[in-house]
Amino acid sequence: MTELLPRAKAKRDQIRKAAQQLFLEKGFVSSSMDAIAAEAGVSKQTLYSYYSGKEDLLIDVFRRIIHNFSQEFEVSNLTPCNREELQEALIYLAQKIIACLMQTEYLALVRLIISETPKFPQLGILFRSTVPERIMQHVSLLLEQAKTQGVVKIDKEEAVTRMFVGPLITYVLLDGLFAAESPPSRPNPKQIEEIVDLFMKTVVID
Amino acid sequence: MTELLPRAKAKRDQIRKAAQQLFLEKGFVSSSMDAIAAEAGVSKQTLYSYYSGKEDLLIDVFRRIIHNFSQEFEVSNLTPCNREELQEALIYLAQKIIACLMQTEYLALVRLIISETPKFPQLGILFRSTVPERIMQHVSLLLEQAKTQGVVKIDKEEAVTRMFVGPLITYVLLDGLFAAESPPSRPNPKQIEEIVDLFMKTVVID
DNA sequence: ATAAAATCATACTGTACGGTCTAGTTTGAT
DNA sequence: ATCAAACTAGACCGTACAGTATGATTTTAT
Repeated sequence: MTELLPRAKAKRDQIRKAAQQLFLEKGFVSSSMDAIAAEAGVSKQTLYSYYSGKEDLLIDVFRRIIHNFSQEFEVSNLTPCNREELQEALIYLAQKIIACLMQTEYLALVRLIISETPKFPQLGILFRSTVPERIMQHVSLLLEQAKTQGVVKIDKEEAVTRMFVGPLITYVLLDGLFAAESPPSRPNPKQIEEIVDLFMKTVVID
Repeated sequence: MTELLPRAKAKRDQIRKAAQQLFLEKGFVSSSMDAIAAEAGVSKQTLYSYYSGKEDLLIDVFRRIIHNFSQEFEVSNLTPCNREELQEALIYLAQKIIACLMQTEYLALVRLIISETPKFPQLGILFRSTVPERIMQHVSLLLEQAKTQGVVKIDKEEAVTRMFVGPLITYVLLDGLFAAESPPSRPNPKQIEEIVDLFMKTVVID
């Protein structure tokens, strides 16, 4: 039994991995338990010995993805001391956000959440409290640092954050979620820089 | 046969209406043709005499909704002559966008599109080319008018439009699509004004 | 009135799925 | 070697669904 847990965990991983692939590729409803078991190279019986049912599997797949994302998007703590440094940091951050959110896999995840949230509200809640929250924190932190350095002046913290993230999200929504191309067409660096340039005007002391 | 077409059209409407309600309420996959027929108060046979199948029905439902939206969101052609008038117009427009996009019915539609676009790309294409396009046009037009009046200065038309729409979209995404509450929590007027205030900075000649 | 078209109610077919069950096989600790 | 736990393959059950078929009933045009 000492060897049991690790092995069991490996099988569980194997199953979750297969489920994740199918869920993201074909959606929740259109992924059958048979297909998941086959993809995992595991019998259906085993599948059901690790998971009580399809929803259970969905939640677990989900938690893991979120968890991975959180690690991937770790907080970088830099303090811009002037206008140029802030702009540079913002461009970097904007590119990182786009690069992350415009991944095919990530878009599939968002599709899954949006379509299943009415049925499983916990999905949306869990997601919101991690990914967008984390991104917002990033932006807020950076701006906070700039503020204490006297680089910018900020009244309405929340609105300002939305002014930064929002325009970027338009790309995710229009080119990522409302289009079927895979990979999606991504904004080029110039477009991102334009957004940042405009954003700077909302925030910089003149 | 002179009477036939109108009556037929009425039945078709009746069916489409029922399908629309169910699709938006329960999603495409989870709405059965039996349920649609029942909801329409029509036999299944009749349903299939008007529509060749479920997908056909989806496309038609969809076209109609888009069409209605286009009419609902007709273009208003006003020309702001100074800063205050522009701000006022922008606030009005922002509120209109939020009020429209945050309708429960509209959110359900967007959910449907996002989840079915990988399977039916035409949905996303049709939607993109109407609703977001229309909204963008609205914004662009208003800014264009302000520009010719010398109220604002605009270099990067597209980016500026995204700066206006993007922040508003964050509410739609976070509170509308990632949450299950119905109706969704909507931004209050003050929040919208803050966005517009910030936006004005990106665009106004100082 | 009557015939043709439209509609209805309902049964049916074939398929797919979630989940359970059975029976045989492998694995690993002792 | 042995025994229990873990696993496999696949049959099986009940349900649900898209779509078809049938035969009776209503509507409409003439």
